[in-house]
Amino acid sequence: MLTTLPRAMTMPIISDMVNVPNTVEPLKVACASCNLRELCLPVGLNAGELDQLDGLVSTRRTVPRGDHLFRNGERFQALYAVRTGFFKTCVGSEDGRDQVTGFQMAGELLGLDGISSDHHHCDAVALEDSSVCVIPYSQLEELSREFTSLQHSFHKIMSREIVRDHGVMLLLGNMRAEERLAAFLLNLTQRLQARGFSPSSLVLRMTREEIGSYLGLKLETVSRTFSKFQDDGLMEVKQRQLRILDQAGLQALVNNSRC
Amino acid sequence: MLTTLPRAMTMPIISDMVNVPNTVEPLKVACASCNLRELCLPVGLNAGELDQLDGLVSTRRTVPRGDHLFRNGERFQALYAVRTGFFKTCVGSEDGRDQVTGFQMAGELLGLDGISSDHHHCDAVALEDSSVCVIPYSQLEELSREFTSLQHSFHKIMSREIVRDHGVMLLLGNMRAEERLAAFLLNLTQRLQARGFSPSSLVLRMTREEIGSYLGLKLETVSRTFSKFQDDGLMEVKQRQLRILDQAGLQALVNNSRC
DNA sequence: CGGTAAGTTGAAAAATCTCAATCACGGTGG
DNA sequence: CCACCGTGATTGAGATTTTTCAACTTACCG
Repeated sequence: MLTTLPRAMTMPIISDMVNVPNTVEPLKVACASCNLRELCLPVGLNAGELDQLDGLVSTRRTVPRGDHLFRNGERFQALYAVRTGFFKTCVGSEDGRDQVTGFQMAGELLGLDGISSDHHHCDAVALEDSSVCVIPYSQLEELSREFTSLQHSFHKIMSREIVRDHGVMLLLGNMRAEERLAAFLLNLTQRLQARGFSPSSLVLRMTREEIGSYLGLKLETVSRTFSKFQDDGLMEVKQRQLRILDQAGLQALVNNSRC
Repeated sequence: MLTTLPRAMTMPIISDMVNVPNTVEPLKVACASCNLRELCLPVGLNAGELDQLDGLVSTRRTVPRGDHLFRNGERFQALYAVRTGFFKTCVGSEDGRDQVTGFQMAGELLGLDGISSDHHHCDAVALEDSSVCVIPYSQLEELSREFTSLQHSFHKIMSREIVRDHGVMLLLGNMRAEERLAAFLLNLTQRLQARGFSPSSLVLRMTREEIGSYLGLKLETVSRTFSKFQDDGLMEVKQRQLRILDQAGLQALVNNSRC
């Protein structure tokens, strides 16, 4: 599995490091030496198995900002592991409704919905210039019949997506605007932190409208809630630049149902 | 895979047949002759493979109404295929929020969320006296390494759950109360119809509160919306007994975003 | 029967959306 | 190099939807 190393991931974690666009030269590496390997598919594989997986994942693809990685209705042939960059996935209904179902960053898998019917059920759009590892699905199935650990980690990844989706349902079904946004921000910073970025300072890759679509809110509500969080001293927002000032305060918002 | 044949499923489809509780004697049959086999795990398996699967799924379990099939936090060891009856699954957050994430009927699989961490991430509760086939997960993994078709149909089922969840997100994020309830009813009747029940007449197995939890609405809103649908001539409701009078009208509600 | 859980309905409150005006910023072309 | 343009973001005010609280009815179960 080829990948680049975002500069930040080769550096020690420093407190105010920000997820600025990656400017280093892309550097090809195999799954075995990929810095994302603890986040991506090959969790728990031994050296020999990793080698085999490398053979499988031999192509990569770059996706410029704004381009589709795949579209709803297209034939499903491969999964994609994000190497660098940032994606959104969204489903639409016949009548033009549109719902962002997730945001994916380095090490996360795209395309699992396509397995169900050999066709993709959502659009995947790059929110910044991105690159992905292409994982041909039929070969992945084949290989996962040989290696128990690969089979197991693939199943876990699918199951984890289901668990994640249930969490989003809880958010959409039970939480009010402030709680949704707080939960969203905490989730985002946690995932960035797991990738070596600052837990407090980040650049949003998506618009207010996309955040709103994900959270079931209108963009104005998202904007207003950001402003309120700022007034309350929970964070600083300036356009897409964001700094968390009181993580515990956000967490408290999420936890306290309605008291 | 042992199963019973609900009386309704052995009868021709008649227009006003209702999903009344099953009162026939349970009758043990194997996956190979299970009436649910087109809905359940063994889709696309040949005779020999079905025999093997039968060996794997040798135990069943009955779950009285109100009892848990499994609980959030319990160790995950098996998947469950609903043979007869009706379940809900729900996730809860630390602070006592509760969200129904799905309703499962005959032929549908429960427990996929448990694979991610070897522990269940939701509660599964029987909404009527039910019975399930127990599918030990480790044995399923083993067998699906041997049979491509089993592996494939298992992956499809997981993927289908992801697609379903994304549909619920669309519903929760984009639709208003009437649209949500209409979409819910159409989904329910469609699934019942696929099982040989009437598409127009049904008995709700869940309370207004459970419907509301699933749809992100309060029980009063569900009740009011039912009443409105009745006033509009779309359906007749009397407690849990429900008759669809204008399926196209419900469909139109779902389709017309906001015009 | 009687008690309890579930369901219905009304009226007021709250949250969110809609519409509209304005502001900020990045990129482009004169 | 700077003015201009367009997209995205902010903010306000009023409209709408949904929730909340409360009273009351109905059905079910022992």
